[in-house]
Amino acid sequence: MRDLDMNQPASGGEEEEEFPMGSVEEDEEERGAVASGPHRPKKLRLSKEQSRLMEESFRLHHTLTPKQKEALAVKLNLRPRQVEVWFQNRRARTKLKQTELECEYLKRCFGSLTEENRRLQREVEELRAMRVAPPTVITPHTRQPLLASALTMCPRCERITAATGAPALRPAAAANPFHPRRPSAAF
DNA sequence: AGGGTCAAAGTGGCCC
DNA sequence: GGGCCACTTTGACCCT
Repeated sequence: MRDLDMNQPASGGEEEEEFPMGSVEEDEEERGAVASGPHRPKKLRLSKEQSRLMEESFRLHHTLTPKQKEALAVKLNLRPRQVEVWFQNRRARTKLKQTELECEYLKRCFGSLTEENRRLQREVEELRAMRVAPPTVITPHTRQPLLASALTMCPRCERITAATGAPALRPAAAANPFHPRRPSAAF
């Protein structure tokens, strides 16, 4: 039933028939029951073969010249207007699909950017926290945390000492065997 | 039966 | 003025 060719143009050969989708007799019978308006013909459905050929043509070119339109209409036994409408709607469907794809892509972009933004915000928070708490060191003598800013270095022996004068830390450079050693208790 | 979906076709505006 | 596009209407069909 679906593939019945109900798309024959009305007899008479005139391009713009008032009821292009069926004979006048059919319209007389069905008009009142189906159509919303008194002069609205039943809507056609292209056959599978017609749709296939239209698609084939659409793959080759998305728009038709008047000659191509005419030729396709003849080939499919449709009116040129129907071919034109089909191509218009087909272009609209293509565009809609493309827009939907772009929409999905942008949604994914938004998602990953939101995630990266969250990650960077966390990083900023961590860096801020590190700056707020001043760096401290544990002195070997008192075993208490001491502000790093309170440390000074002895210009002579290059030992790091607390501002109080007591030696606090030995820098890595102090491990240098060439660094002058304190006289040992044995000497 | 009726609600949803799809596609054919109508309409009006814009552009060349 | 014809062709195209965006938007809308409407009929056919499908599913529950």
